[in-house]
Amino acid sequence: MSTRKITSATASPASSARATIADVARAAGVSKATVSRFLNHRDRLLSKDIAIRVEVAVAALAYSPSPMAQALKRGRSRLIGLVVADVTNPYSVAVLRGAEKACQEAGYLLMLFNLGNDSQREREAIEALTAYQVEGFILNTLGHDTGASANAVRHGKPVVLVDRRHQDLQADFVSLDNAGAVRLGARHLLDGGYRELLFISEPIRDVSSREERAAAFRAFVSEAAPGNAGLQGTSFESAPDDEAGLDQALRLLRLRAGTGRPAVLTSNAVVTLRVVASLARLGLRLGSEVGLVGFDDTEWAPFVGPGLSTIAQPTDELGRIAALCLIERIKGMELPPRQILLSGALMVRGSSQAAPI
Amino acid sequence: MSTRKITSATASPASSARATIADVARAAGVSKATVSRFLNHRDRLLSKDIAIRVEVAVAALAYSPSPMAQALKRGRSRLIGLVVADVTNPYSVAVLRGAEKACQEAGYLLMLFNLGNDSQREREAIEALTAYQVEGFILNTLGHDTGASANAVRHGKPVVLVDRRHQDLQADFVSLDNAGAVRLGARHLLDGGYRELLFISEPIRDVSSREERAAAFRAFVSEAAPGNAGLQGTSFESAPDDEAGLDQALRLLRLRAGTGRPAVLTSNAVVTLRVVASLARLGLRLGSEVGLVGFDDTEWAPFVGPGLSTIAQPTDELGRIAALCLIERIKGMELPPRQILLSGALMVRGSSQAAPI
DNA sequence: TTGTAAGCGTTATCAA
DNA sequence: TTGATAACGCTTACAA
Repeated sequence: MSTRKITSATASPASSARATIADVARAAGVSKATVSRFLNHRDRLLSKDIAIRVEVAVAALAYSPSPMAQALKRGRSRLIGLVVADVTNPYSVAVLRGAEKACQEAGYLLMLFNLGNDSQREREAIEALTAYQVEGFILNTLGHDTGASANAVRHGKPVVLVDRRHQDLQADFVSLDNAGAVRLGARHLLDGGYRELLFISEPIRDVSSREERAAAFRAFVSEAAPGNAGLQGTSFESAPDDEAGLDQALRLLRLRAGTGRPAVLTSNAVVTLRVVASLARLGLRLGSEVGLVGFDDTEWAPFVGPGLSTIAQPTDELGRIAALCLIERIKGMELPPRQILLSGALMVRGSSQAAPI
Repeated sequence: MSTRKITSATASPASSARATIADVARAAGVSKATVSRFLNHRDRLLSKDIAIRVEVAVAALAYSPSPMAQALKRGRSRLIGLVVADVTNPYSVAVLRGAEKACQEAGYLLMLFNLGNDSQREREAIEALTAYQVEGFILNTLGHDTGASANAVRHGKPVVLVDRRHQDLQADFVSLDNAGAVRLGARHLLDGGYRELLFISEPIRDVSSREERAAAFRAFVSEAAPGNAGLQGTSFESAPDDEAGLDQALRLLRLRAGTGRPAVLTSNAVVTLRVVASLARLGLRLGSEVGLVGFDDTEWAPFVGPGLSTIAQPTDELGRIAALCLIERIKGMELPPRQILLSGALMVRGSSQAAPI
């Protein structure tokens, strides 16, 4: 182990290029074809002694085949393309993490393309990635750029959608069971004595997960209303920087509740944080005065205010399953598109504990 | 625009393979070489009319060259390898985001490899990535796997280190100015009247950024002590799950402070959160009873307790610069290894406001 | 200015 | 069982 520092800036003088299959063939005194056979069919087709000669040559030269060349020849690259609407989103990262792990374990590498919330670039992303011969896509995007993902499919590449469906594209879909999760949260608030419920999400537009959550909330309220006197439910879409509007919505909520208890159900961590801030501005205390349950169980949830009650998504598992689904498709499995919905888990903390009346 | 749903599961019947350079050549009635010249030297070497013929053929077939084939031939892949110790770490993700953007703008794609905090796999990561002919590396890793990155360098691939230096490897290094940042935070606490200071970090081992922060803290205290009566500074390394130890350290801090004011400087967001939890357990109030300034300005910092004072890192810029540095090296720039240190910014919030004495 | 042909590192087809 | 040889899609001498 040398103690001298190795310098990255100084280009090393062409020391060691990677060994190629030709080098191995030469070293073993066989043809390239034989080496290739050894690598791909191991012992199947080779005589014992030749196999051994190749084996030692491979070891001696620390040879490993070039995936690039393999990709060129076979058309398969062991690459998977992951397109994310926004890497800043903790949800996306959590999923990414699970997916990346599963891919690695299956011998695939991930090529990452972040849209930076610019949905126009989806097509660009998919094209760049197909150019690199990725064998399939994991998409956590809007699908706004109509036909971008459809193109991938047309190229014959399998696609798995995560969290967000694309219109006009039926592909495998992996996501939280949004309806169930909403019921979980809303039911919990109801049981806690909160009667005036407000669902707050970012602008729904065509984001399928937001649509589903909003719809599930409406459904829950209309189903539960008959048996629960005074139960009221409202929805509010809050634009990312419209804090005034948010304040106003919460103020109205407090008013409507009268002597009853108001509570908020937020559709993701970003909104949750904004609601917390707004309540602070309005001087409304979490839990005792206004209940709160939010989607996404972040590492900071326990420490905000009296602790934030949340609906935890199994993000790691979502990513893992998305990757596994995709790899199955890549391996040729033919089945109608699947929907895999995982359940959320309710994490109860102070923000949904009303003071006893 | 068809309204029929496109199905991913059903393999499309070999509709359209990507056009190759041969297709274009045939369509334009020229040789492959001519097409290649058109693409790489545009008009330089081509007669007007042939150039046009090629141009329309390229457009008609929507041809774009295969990066894989180019990589094989040229040895350059337009790929950059990004190895991260832990994608779960918000800091890493923030940097990743900046880097990815810069790479995309420069026409590079990112191949991601996450170590999942298993530093043994660094070699594996670098080898997998070199196999794909990545042109260089951005490393946010421990460098524990001695020689893994050195190998990359030996392969002649440029390397940029982010946040963490590797021993025995002198490469471009992009990071926060840790010393300056620590001074910023500690000075702020001092000015706020806090006298008994405790620096808390995760186990330092060989993580260079942690070492630097701890050293800077010690230096600050010994420099400032003479002019500031009663100033005391201590350091504590807290193992990730040793909450009892952390509680004890904070209890002692409170004791040592006596009638004076104790404060904590935490070395990253994870520790910050654990300290917040511990203080809550001990019934010590943030700001008024115990001051707190933490590294990393997260989106939740304003909403924990009275608001958390933090030292914000310019993560986006760090990632961007790392990528740009690397790309310069890839393009052949020869210079001794550079260090680029960016300044942190202090975000003052409630956790560092003592009640007036 | 253009075309021919070799080669990048593989795998697959054919003979031997 | 093994070895030539021709692809895969591209670039680049070298010829013309």
